Amino acid sequence: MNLSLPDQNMHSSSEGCLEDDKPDIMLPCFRRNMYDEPLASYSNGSIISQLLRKTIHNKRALDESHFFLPSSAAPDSGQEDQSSVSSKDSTMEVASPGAHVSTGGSPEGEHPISDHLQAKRARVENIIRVMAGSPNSRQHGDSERLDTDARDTRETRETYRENKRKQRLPQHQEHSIGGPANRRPGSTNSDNTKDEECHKLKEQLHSMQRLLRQLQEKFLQVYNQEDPEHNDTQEPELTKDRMKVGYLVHQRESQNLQETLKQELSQAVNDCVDRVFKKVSSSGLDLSPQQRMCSSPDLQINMGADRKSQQVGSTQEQPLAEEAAGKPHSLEYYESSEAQSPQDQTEALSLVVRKPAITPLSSVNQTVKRPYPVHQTPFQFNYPTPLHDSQILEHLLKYGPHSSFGGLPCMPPSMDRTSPDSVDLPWEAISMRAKVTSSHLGHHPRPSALGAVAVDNLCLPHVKMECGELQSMLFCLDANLNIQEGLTPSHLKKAKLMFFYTRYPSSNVLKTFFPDVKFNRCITSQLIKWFSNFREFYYIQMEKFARQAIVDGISDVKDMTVSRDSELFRALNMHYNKANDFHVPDRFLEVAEITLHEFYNAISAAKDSDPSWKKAIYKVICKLDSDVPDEFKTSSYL
DNA sequence: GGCGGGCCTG
DNA sequence: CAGGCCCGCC
Repeated sequence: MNLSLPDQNMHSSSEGCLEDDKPDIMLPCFRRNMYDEPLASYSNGSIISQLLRKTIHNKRALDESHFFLPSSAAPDSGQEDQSSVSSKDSTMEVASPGAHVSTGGSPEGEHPISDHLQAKRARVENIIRVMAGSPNSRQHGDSERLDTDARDTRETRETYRENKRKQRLPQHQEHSIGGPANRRPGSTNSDNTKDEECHKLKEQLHSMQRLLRQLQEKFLQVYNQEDPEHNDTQEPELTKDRMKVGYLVHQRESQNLQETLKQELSQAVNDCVDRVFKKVSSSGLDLSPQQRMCSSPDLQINMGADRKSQQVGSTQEQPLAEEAAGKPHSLEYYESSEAQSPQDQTEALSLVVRKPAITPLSSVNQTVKRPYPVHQTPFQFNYPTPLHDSQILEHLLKYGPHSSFGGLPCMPPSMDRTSPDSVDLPWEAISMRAKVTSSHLGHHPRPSALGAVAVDNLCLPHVKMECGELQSMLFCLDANLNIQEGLTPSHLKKAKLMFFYTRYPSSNVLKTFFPDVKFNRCITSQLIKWFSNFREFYYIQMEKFARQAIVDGISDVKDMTVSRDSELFRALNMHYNKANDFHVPDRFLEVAEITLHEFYNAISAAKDSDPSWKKAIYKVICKLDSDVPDEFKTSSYL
């Protein structure tokens, strides 16, 4: 099965060679201007809600640009600020600093700020941003291009994703609910009463609630541990940034922040669960036959599942599962409300997974994307009866949200993705193992399904949506908790796949697309070295095949093409995509062909007598880099 | 001098 | 793929 990323009709972004043309591509957590909010704004506000609001309703940043610190007008941030004005699409990260509605805090920019707290906040920002999967968090900051080119590719991409989604569906269903047989109407749930359903739901939601609390504690624990790192000098990039702003540690404010965060998180979770209960109660679990069909007595919290036939191209009109969910207004409320008031913040969690339907692109991407690809389905609660809290908690805290529940006895053996090596490992150690395991299982990137919540094929969409929110929170916590110290085989695989898009990634691109990597000089060098090696192999192949073509008497470059059947492509694919589980973008074939032609022409012209004859070719090829799909930004793509 | 890229080698 | 080396650039 060839699951594929969208064949972007890439722009010639010329990364690497023309890095100077691009603004800094920093994750929000590295962005200075993301920190430029005084803690005061949190003191009596809803932090998470504000963060979410910032992310989701960034558009409104226009009205609150005064929140930016004047001193934060670094070249890049300045540009972004402007882009937030000029491009309604490119505001996801741009507008964050000022997009929240202060709930009584004084205007920003006037007070000294505790930078370490800002950094913390920035991490949260980052989480939110990753979750939001901003389609416009492009590295280029070229609002014009974002408004034109990117938009031009939207339809293609969306259509593509839709197509791919359809292709994947059967397989997905297999994964998520154990095969088509289980979805026969009435095959499993015909005997269940509403009460039972409701009871199970409640049990599981309570489990989720408890789980969230645990994660929250975990999160805050890690959060607290971050402080010492602020003086860490082994992270040049970060340290430099931190030093730039100066680290004035205000313990008291830190405590306040933590408490507020904690409170906020609890409240958000509670609200979320409450809403679910409310909906469950109000709906009476009156399932339609169709719903029953896809329903099993268990609560399928298949959070990473594909969204089935959600009008991908028009999600702004039909935000996510709203219809199916029978949600009166909440989604729409968050997605379209331009005049949302601060009081709405208790519902902020919803915003994480459903972003505003400002434009078709943002709408689509925002609603579809999640930090983790579906094939990871960190939560595959697919069990005949509700798991006990202890089971859920144990599993999640043990293996992390990346793992499925395949290791549980109630899961079919075929679903078991984590065993047999799912031995006792600390939380922090799990994600890496899980990722490695995942990557070795031949799972594919599924960009269009990035953590998207299954809708149509789920019996209780509204419930699932809520669970999706919870899962999103877990993802986001997980992303924060699983910063890698080093690079893993999974990262290598991801890098290779990225090579299909970019041959010359800048260090900023690398940082952007390896958000779970704790970057330092060594890591950066290693990543760069990887791509250097990739290029080396790539060019060697090109030269080899070009020379072979000449030997074979090919007289016209036009006679040399690179298709998926080409021997050259197979060689490359074998190298970068050994498992062949990634659909190589067409653009890569084009670039390969161009490269081959370049070599052919150069050799034909006897330019290879010049020791540096390849440099001219490199110069051409480096301009053919594409944007790496945002899906690669997830911390655990593979 | 630091850094990134390329080349060569194992 | 990593390490060592060289080179050019800032």
